[in-house]
Amino acid sequence: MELRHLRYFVAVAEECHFGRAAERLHIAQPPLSQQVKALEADLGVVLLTRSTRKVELTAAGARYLERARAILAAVDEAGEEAVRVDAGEIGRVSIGFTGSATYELVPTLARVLAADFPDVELELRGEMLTPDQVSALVDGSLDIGFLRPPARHPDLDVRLLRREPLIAVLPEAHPLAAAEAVRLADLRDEPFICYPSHHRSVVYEAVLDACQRVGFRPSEVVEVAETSTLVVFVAAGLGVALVPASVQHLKITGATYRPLAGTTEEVALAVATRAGEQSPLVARVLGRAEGLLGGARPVAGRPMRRAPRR
Amino acid sequence: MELRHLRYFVAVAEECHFGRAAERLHIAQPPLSQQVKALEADLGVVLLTRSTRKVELTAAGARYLERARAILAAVDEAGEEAVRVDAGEIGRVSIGFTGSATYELVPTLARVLAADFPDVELELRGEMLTPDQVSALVDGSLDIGFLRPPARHPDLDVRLLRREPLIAVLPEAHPLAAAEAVRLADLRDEPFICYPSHHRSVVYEAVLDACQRVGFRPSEVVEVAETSTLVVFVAAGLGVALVPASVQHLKITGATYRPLAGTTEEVALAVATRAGEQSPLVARVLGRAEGLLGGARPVAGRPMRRAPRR
DNA sequence: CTCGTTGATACGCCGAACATCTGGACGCCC
DNA sequence: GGGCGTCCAGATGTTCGGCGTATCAACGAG
Repeated sequence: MELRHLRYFVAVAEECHFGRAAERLHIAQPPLSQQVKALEADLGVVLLTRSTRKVELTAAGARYLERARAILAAVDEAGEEAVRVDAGEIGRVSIGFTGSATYELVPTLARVLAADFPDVELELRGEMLTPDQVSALVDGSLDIGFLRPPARHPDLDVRLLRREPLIAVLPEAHPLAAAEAVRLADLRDEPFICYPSHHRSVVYEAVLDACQRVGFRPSEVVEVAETSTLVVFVAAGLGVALVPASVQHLKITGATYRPLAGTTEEVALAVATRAGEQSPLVARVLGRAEGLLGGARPVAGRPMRRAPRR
Repeated sequence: MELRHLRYFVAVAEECHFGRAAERLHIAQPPLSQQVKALEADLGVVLLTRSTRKVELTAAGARYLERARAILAAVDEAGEEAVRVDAGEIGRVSIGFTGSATYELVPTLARVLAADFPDVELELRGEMLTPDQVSALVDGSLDIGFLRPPARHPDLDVRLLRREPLIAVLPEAHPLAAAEAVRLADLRDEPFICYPSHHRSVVYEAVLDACQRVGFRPSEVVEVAETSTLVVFVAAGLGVALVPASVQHLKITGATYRPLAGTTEEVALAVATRAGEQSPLVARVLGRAEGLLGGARPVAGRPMRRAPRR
């Protein structure tokens, strides 16, 4: 059974005439008769009643005609679809976001990408820590990851997007919230809300480094998994926190953001893809995303921060 | 593009290995490589990334794989379906009923056929006069017709199912309804409810014949198109009527049925199909229907009743 | 560095699909 | 009613392409 049999049968069924059908197919009439007969023999069903004067479909032939048409159309469609997938016009892209960038990037990217690539299915996964994104990228469940470097893995390409300073999140009622900026050392005795330490959060490490640099280590520490939860905890007066500056796009009543005076601690935001990623769809989405955030540049051989401890 | 290409591609995609796929397809490896390559060339899309160590699908290939699987499954299904249609297991049968048999036959047949042929779609059309059924049978919009003979047409097979006497329909309050049976002559001066004369109703002709045989012609005649309307009109006291005996299965409050004393006027019920009907589905449905109604016998060359007058 | 594995290429062969020719059946027209 | 045209099916020769065998090139493993 080959598509040729279906094409020939459809032509005969539509013309109800072997001669005209053969002409339409640009073949002679005898082979057409042969192939249709072969099709019937293969199916074990008579599809056409032939007489020298007229050709007409049997009930089974009529049903088979509809199916055959659908199959031939499906073959064409499948080919065209493959071309479109290859051109990056349709498909599916899975994008992960680090927690502290979730609330700034996701809404913006979702809106822009949905507008630019209406036939591309987007899977946006927020609140993913760097190690989770790395393994998801490697195993293919993620195509693009916006993460906090370092993320050095032989199978990944990582490109730096920007650096941003750490800022303080304070309850609005907190005395230090009255000032324009706060000095980190003044937070020495405050309880801290942090990202979970055991998941290798890069921001968690950066916060500890910053504190250590001004000579203290946060005493009471509450760990929360999500950025929104962290800010809500601060708003509830449970403590203070240090977060990347872009988190201030997340406005929660009762919490306020203040720059850190005299502290230069920064965290980076990078975008990672599989090395040798050839998908034109990923390339297009990536190009659009980087356009939004300012040009990205490849991460140099030297890591920007030392690898996480533990 | 042939199904072979799809089959080969699916095998390679599932095995991710040209050698094993070739083995599964019972061909050698080189032609498999050739055909897959030809498929890609035809589509203009690379479906597989090959290296000497591993074969994997591109994004376009993954999508095409799904489509190809669906197409191959559809080809098989279409073949199986054609066999089932040919065997009469699935399909569609259109059955017409003469008005006076509608209310007895339709419920019974619908129940029995639906139970015996669950995958056969039934179109049951009641209240069809003989000429309508004949033309519908000839033009193919009807497959089986339960009609009142005569229905002589070169393209039709007509088989007699049974004969039934005419009986009277009277308003319950009518004086003659008190008797066990009525004499037709006693209805001489009653208004008659009849089937429409201008549509060549066989029952209409039989009623007029019966009246004429006892020496009168109904004076006031109301014509109605449907049997149920006819009985309702009688129940409403608008007149009396003669109908085939099987109509008494239609019970309407206010109307009562009485046999005709001393009158032997009968009408026949026959089943008609296209001559040379080869559909096994029609044959099966017909066999089941005739089994219900007692064996049918072919109508003899001589018509059972003379052709209807104009 | 060598060997084994794997996909791609080269080439000859056989089969299948196709074209030409022919036959037989059915309508149509004169 | 007989001749003629139309149309599908069968027979035969030819050509094209898919397949198998042999071989090569690339990459990994030991």
